[in-house]
Amino acid sequence: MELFFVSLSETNIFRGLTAENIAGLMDGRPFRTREYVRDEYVAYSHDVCHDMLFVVKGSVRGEMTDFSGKRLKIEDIPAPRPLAAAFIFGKENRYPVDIIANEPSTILTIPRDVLIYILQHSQVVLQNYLNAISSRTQFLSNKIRFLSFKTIKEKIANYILSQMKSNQMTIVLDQTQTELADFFGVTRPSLARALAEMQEEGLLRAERREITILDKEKLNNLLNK
Amino acid sequence: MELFFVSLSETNIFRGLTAENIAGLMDGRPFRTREYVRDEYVAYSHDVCHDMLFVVKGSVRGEMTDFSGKRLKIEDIPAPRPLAAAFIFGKENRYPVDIIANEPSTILTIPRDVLIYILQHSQVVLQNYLNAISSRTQFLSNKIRFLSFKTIKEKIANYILSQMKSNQMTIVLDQTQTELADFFGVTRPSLARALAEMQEEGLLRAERREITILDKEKLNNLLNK
DNA sequence: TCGCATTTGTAACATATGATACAAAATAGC
DNA sequence: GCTATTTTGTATCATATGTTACAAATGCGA
Repeated sequence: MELFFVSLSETNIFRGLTAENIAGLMDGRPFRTREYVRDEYVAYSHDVCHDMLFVVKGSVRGEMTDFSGKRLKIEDIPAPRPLAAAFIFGKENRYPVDIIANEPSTILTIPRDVLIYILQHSQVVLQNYLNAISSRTQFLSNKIRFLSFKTIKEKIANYILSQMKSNQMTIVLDQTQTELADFFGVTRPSLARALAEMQEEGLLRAERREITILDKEKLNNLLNK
Repeated sequence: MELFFVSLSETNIFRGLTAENIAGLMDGRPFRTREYVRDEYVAYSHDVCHDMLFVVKGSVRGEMTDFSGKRLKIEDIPAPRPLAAAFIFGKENRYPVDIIANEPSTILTIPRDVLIYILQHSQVVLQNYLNAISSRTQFLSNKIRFLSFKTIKEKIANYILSQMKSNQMTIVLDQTQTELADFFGVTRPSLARALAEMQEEGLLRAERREITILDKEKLNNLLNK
């Protein structure tokens, strides 16, 4: 059995299939593997994305050129992982970044037609694929919802109200204030100050990791502008 | 031909198929339609989403209950449109909002299994479906990228650098400062002040709708922290 | 062309947050 | 139980942005 089928079977897209299953599915369909040397370009930003790519050996990175020509690394992608799940369909099916090999690496390329064939002939792969992009959508939606709270007090109100279990008025943080501040994307003293002010205003009582909700109504009003 | 197949053929998911095609695809598969009266609940927030829903007649709204019990309308969804494309797969396959009929409406419900069957037997629907969720992912990614610029100057730098056509150093805004400020989510005087300061710093020249880039390098540095 | 409405520039002040610093309190390791 | 480290509370100052107000510049319709 080719080693890259084993590698594929370890990706989230082909999970649940054996290397033999995958070989059977792809049998007679066009796909190719290619070795890249260190720093070789696998794909170029803005190119139309016709194929699904898998890193089956080595690792690659996403890199972009900013407006002034400077290079910025975006992400490292080690084998075994799919590369273009989100770019191959949709209105703007172009690579958003350059893809460059970090080390000698093997990329397996599956044309879009073949991917569609596979999705139509393996329920497991279809479900995996749909789950992968749907999870990503849900992740991004949550992130945007979270980013929509502008002030630290709004973030705090949203956080403690969503942590609250069944009208239990006291919650205990499972992370330090430093970690929470980091999660909120604010500085630690600013978080502590916001908590102190909210206590001053009678919304809650905060002592170290224990927060008691005193005025749920007012807390909530912070969230609806 | 049932009217709801005609309605389905007008949705982005079934676009490209005729009502007859769709009827053929669904023939013998379980699905159901149901009428809802005004203000009747179609689905409840947090319920697990097992089915794909289509509004084939009337209109529904997404509504959520905030932490204090207040009701908030999120979105109106008129026929003909799919409802749950993004919630039916993925880790958290639950409705994020309540779905409530605005008026007497008809909802067509396709169980997930049947949806998968359809995706595997119609290449058109599969591609439509993948395009729909991929476009949404791309849209959300762009939105997050935009939100990641924190200061007004960063937003301005990003905006004018991306508007710049082929090293043309002058760009002319196609909207008023008020509209641009609104697009950035900031106030108009703050935008004007930021522009004035950037001019002071020698980055650009701004007079009314005409902006001339004077120091592309420094503008760009604003974007890479 | 005149007069009014819109757009733009700018100023003064208020607020939210970041940066930095330091001490008190809690915790962990020995 | 003692000490060193981490965590928390707080203060001061700087900066970015919002809020409000008003005047100058522009554009538009009669």
